[in-house]
Amino acid sequence: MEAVPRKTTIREVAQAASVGIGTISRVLNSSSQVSRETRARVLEAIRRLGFRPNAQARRILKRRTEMVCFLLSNRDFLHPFHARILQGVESYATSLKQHVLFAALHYSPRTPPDRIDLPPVLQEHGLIDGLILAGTIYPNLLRRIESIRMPFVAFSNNVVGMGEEQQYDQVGFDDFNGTLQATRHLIGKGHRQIVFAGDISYPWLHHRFEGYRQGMREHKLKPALILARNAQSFVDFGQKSAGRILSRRPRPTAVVAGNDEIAYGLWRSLRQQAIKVPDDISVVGFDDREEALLMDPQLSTVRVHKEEIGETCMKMLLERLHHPHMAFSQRILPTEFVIRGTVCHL
Amino acid sequence: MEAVPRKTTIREVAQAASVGIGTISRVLNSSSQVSRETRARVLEAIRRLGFRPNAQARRILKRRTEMVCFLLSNRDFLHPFHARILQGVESYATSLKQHVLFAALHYSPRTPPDRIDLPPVLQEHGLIDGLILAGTIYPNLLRRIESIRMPFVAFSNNVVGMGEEQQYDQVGFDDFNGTLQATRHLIGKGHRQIVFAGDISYPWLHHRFEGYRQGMREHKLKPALILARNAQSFVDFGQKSAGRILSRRPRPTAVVAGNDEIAYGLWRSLRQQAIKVPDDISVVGFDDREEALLMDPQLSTVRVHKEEIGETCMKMLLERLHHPHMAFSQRILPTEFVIRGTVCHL
DNA sequence: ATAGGGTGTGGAACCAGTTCCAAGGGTTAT
DNA sequence: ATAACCCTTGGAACTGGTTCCACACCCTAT
Repeated sequence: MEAVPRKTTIREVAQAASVGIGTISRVLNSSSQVSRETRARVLEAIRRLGFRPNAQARRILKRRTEMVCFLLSNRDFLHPFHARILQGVESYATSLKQHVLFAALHYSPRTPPDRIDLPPVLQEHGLIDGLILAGTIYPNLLRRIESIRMPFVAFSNNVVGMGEEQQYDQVGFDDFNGTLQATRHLIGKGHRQIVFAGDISYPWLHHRFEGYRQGMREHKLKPALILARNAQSFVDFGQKSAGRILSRRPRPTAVVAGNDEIAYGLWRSLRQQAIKVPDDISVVGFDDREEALLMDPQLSTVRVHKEEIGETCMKMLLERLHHPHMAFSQRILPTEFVIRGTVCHL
Repeated sequence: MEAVPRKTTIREVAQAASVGIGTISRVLNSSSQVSRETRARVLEAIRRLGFRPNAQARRILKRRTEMVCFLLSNRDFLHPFHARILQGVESYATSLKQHVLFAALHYSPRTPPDRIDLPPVLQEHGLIDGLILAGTIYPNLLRRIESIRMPFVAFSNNVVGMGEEQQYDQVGFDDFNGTLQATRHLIGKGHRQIVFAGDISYPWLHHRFEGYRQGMREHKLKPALILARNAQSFVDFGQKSAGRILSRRPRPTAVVAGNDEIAYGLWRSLRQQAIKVPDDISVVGFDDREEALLMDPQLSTVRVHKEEIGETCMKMLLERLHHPHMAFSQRILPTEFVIRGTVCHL
């Protein structure tokens, strides 16, 4: 590997501006103890020499890298949902001159914590200050991160199997109230036979199911859960659940889908059977993903503010870095029901 | 901000193992000049003290950060297409113990190069070794990056207005041959009245149009370009182009859409008018995005290997870093026509 | 005239690694 | 016995910033 040409250093700048190296440092860090004329002379020298300070050297002393890692776990690819969380992290981070490293990790929930093979960023120290965990998070990963004492914030909706003890910082959105609102909306439109379609072995779908149950209970309606066997994907789940929904008696007039992909699959399958949405049956989704707008009519669904989740994660991580001994906190961001075209008035 | 606890240093390890600091460094870098017993004693001390070397300190001397930046320009959000390129970059980078920083940038093509406000990563030096440019790339951005002498590789399909001089490294995929293959496929299935739908003011759509033209020319068929006015998005463009396609005489039997979103909009609009795809009219797309699989029947389209683009960008950037004076290179990755359900045999 | 205070500045020491040279010790060749 | 050589090893010097202490200088108060 060829040598990288040496760059200008503060010593050279100091010489060029006829000042000491300390003064250069003071100008760079805009600590005010520099006279106007000296500052001007230094800035001129910096400009003339094209000097850009070396970030590495500063960090040794500061013991801060101003860099955080966005770690995406167990996702085959960077779904739009997580991509937008990442963008939220990035834009907020950039506004505070923090940098965001992107890394992916694949691990099994059954691997013992100390045998999880972390990405290289987490193996050295002094590379990042903290971590934002996204993707599916199992307890063994949390244990592992704790063992290397890396401060972190978890996107909590995809945390699996952690019980109720919350010994870490987390940011999530409100699954429960999302479907609760959606269910209330359907009831308000006169629907009574409302079913929920989704695989509630996923904790987040379970929370959504609970919101739906609560909505039904409020009006003394009987909740019903529709499952599909051997679904290959959420879209497939939606398609496969169509038959089960249509064969129920009395026939449901509305479906609360566990997410937009299920709603999409359901919609497609209904359309093939010449059942009209919303005239014959109403459908609502959850997440407000791209699919919601691609449907025809567009899907009424629960909006999740993905960028805001990212921003909040970053904000909370920075607080943690500034106050390592602060109590752990948990933030649940509100969700919002978006009325589009897939719900009819009975 | 509270102080970060001091970590173990090589000097402490050296003391614990009763050797000199040089020896610790030699063990860490597995340069062979260390006797077996000494190495064992050092490794034992490292383990006992839980020593992890500080990445920052090493980098000052090595003048390499083993970090690259993926810079996404002028995108409102991280589309699945670019998200997958990023994943390709990340997975290849990780396998070589390189790190990937994610940053976004919004700029106008009319801003003078020296007034483009680069993200913080590019303002300091010693933070990253090189850059991968994705998103829409205008000449002023390229000039700006060149001016700070940061080695870079550009994802070339979205480069706008650069003429033919290629004074930088680039990786792209083959727009021209993609539609050429798609067009040949349609002709092979007996289609003769084939139109192209897309806004060719985008350079990449123009290249696709040229591929279509070439395919038509090979069989002495007359090409036709369908445009739509005031389209809000590609999907909208597809929807609006449906009317213009159907009103042509003789009526086209097949449409080459500039991308999958246009194909999706077109499909949706045709369906609303009870025109069947592919029975009444065949449609092919380009990109093989998620939408292609959400259509019914699934869209025949041109597949682009997005992860491979990312991997190739990373590979090329590393070559550039190892050989700064190497001639610039340009790689065009092949595309591949995927047969699904939207083309019928005439 | 002298003491006291604040401001501005220079530069040694420092951070946590790497590099390189000198030197110790053992082995083999003359 | 001496020279020549190789293998290990220690540690000073170095990288490029930040920090902090000492000190010069000016202004005001006694």
